[in-house]
Parts: sequence; C-alpha cells; structure tokens
Amino acid sequence: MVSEPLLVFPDPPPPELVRTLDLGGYNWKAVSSAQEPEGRWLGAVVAVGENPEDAFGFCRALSRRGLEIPVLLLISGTHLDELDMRDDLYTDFCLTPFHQRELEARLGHLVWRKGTALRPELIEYGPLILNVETYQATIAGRPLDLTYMEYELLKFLAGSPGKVFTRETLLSRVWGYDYFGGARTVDVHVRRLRAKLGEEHAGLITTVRSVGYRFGLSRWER
Amino acid sequence: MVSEPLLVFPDPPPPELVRTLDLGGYNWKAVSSAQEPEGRWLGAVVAVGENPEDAFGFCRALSRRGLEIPVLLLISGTHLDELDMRDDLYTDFCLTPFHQRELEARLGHLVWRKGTALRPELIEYGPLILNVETYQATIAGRPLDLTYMEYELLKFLAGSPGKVFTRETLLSRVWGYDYFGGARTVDVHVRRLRAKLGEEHAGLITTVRSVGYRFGLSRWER
DNA sequence: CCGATTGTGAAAGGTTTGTGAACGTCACCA
DNA sequence: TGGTGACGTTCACAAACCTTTCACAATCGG
Repeated sequence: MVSEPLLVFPDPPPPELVRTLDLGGYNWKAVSSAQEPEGRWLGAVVAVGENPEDAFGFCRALSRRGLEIPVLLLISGTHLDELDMRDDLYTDFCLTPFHQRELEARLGHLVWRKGTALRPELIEYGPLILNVETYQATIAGRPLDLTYMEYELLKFLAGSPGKVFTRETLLSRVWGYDYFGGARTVDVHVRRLRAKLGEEHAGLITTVRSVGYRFGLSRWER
Repeated sequence: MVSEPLLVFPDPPPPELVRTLDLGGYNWKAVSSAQEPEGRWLGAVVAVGENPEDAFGFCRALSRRGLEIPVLLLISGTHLDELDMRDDLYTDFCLTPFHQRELEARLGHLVWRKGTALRPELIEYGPLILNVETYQATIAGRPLDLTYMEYELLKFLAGSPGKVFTRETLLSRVWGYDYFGGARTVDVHVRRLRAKLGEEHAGLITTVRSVGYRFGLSRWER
C-alpha cells in the first residue's frame, strides 16, 4: 500500500497493534512525542497505557499543531471514564484487548472519513471536472459557464465515458422519461456543449453516425 | 434531558439497547422503516440483526433523505465483514454484546461530533462574518442588520460555501421540514439579503438557474 | 454522386427569476 | 381597544435567459 503513513504512539507500540498494522499493509511510524510529526499523516493511532495522561497529552499536542489528523484511541475498558469531556481529542476509539478485525474496520473507516471529508463529489475525465454539488464545471482549469440542460447532459454523458447513447435514450434519461419533443434538440445541445468546451476539447463528445453520441475514449477509434 | 430524539431501528429494539438509552436519559423513538423519520434527530442507532440487509437498507434510505443524521451501528463480531465498502452508511459502530459504558461513550461522542460539526460558532467567508452565538453579522467590517429569517438563511447558505441548494431544500432546512408555502418566498429573502450585503457583495449569493441558490465560490475554481 | 444524417444560425416561444407593492400577522404600547 | 411598526409571505408584472424548432448547409457512407 503506497500512501501517507500512520502516526503511532507510543514508541514502541503494543505488539498486537504492530501485528495488525503490518498485516493490514499500513505504512506507519511510531513516535514518543508530538514534536517530530511534521508533514502529512493519514491518521494517528494512540494507545492509552497505564498513564492515560501521556496519551491524552500527545493528542492535545497534535491538535494544537492544527494538522487535523484523525485520531484512533486504543483504550482498555477500565480507562473508559477517561474519555469523558475529551471528545475533542479523538475521532474514534477501540477497546483493548481488541479483535484484529475490529481494529481493521475502525482504521479503514478512519481513513475513509478523512478521504471524503475534504473531497466534494466530482466527476472527472481527462481535463474535465464536474462538481455535482456546486453545479460548476471546469475544462483544463478554465471554468465552464453551462446552462442547466447543458450541465445535465454533460453530467450524464461524462458519467459513462465511452458509452454511446441514442438521442432517444438521452431524451428520456436527461430530459425525462415523459419528454415530448424532437430528437434534434439533442444535436443542438451537443453543439453548444462542444462550442463551450472549446475547439481543443470539442472532440470529447463524438458523433456516432446513425446511432448517437459518446463522451470520451475517442482515441480508440478514428 | 430535553433535546432532539434519537432514532432507533428496528422496532422493537434489543432490550439491552433500550436499557442503556433509558439509563442515559436519552429521548428516543423506535421505527421499523425509514419512511416516517421526518423532522430533526440527534442521531440514529441501528441494530444489525440476523438480516444485515434490513439494517443497511434502513441506513441507505436515511442517507438518501439527505438529512445528514449520524448513525451508530450495533453489530456482532461475526457480521463485521458486512461493513466492508459501506463506510458511507455509518458514522461509528459498536460490537455486540456491548459494555454499557462503551455504548454510552460512543453515543456521547456521536452527539458531540454532530454538535461541533454543524455548529461552529463563527462562520467566516471572505468579507462575511457570522457570529452564531450573538446573532450578529458583519460584511467587510460593517455590521449587517438582518431579520431572523434573513439571518437563518444566510447562516445555512454560508455554512456550505459553493454548494447549491434548491428552493425546496432551503424551505425545508431553513424554514422547517413541515413548512407549507410558496417557493418564491426564498427569492424574496435572497433579494433582501443581497440588498443588505450591498452592491459590492451582492454577488456572494449567486443564482443557479433552474436549480437554486449558492453562496460563495461563484467565479472560482472547483 | 445520391440519400441519409448531422451541423449551423436565427428566431419564436416558454420558463425562470428579479422587483415593487400589498397583505396578514404579531408584539408592543398608549 | 385600537394604533403602530417590523416582519414574513404572496402576487402580478417585467426582464432576462433558455430551450426548442425550423430551414438550410455541410458531411458522411455507400
């Protein structure tokens, strides 16, 4: 697994933690103080030992650095009360002794959470980026000013790169299943899309004669 | 405890869950389908039983409603594998049989998470500052005199810069899920907001034709 | 080269949004 | 009790903007 490393506290970590991390293929590094952690981290796994203050001090130091690293706490049931009023210091916790499968699931969820928290819903293809939440589109970094139908059509096409859609399919899927109107409407919208994409990228939408239109993957044919 | 209720699935819930919820003083309501849950919820506790699909179907239905309710899953170790690839359906999980103290801690953390995630006390965006605590707003240092609805609308919009909201969404999230009234109401409030923001900053709220309104990130990237 | 298919420009027609004003409700006050 | 002002909602109209359609030109395949 090639990715940012996990921060682990303390150093050395509990052996069963090491085992799960290695089996899970995680890239990790153990530290004994919050001083060193410069750079990017996928998350932190903090084992709460006999002296809970050590671990929470570490968490506090982490959060003071403003790096917004998600923290998974390993804590025994007898120390559970220590969590009270410390919600801001951890993201998730796992009771020890833990089942390997549980820790794996929590680690996976931690990483997933971080990944989606900052990332909007995007449709990307080559130079094209569609942000579904903000209704914004860019081509090669340049913002596209699309109308509603243009955006919807492009979104639908770009959602299935390489697939050819007939005009009838497009009318029923983009305009609505009960749409009543001529098929040439699609042509006109495709034309305007190509115009807005610019000469350089107009080829992103290709005409498949006697069938319909296709987005992307144009290099296979010709 | 006077607060928004917890949503619990299924109905009836496992007895040990009922016990913990009642002991914790939570206000809760069990349901057997995701149809009914209109309104505001503190979070959801979903017990995964013999048929995991029931529970996950419930979660899926919840998330489709777009209410952003945090979900705590109760799941046995033998069903842990079911969590794979379903990160988007839950916020946290707790292995069963659970220690009451653990469930309490996770519930508390769930609620805390929601509280801080959705309620930063200051909302800042460019020249705009909203102080959620004191109901005050300033634009470029100049104080804004907003009415209640204006403030709520601006707060909601500015809370998710760049995201487009339909009039229906705004009506249900700002005015209330059970609001019954015309969508043009939103237009008028937006107009007055823009007027109060001043000509220079009126563009902070942009119209997305045929969709709704968006705050910020108008002519930007992404 | 012919017929079918697609691209193009412009104009008609419809939809969506901005705007000003009026109305109803409510709290406050004399 | 009635007056007053603030606020939220609704309405009608105008303006701005899109979509659709059409006629015609260009292109493709055979």
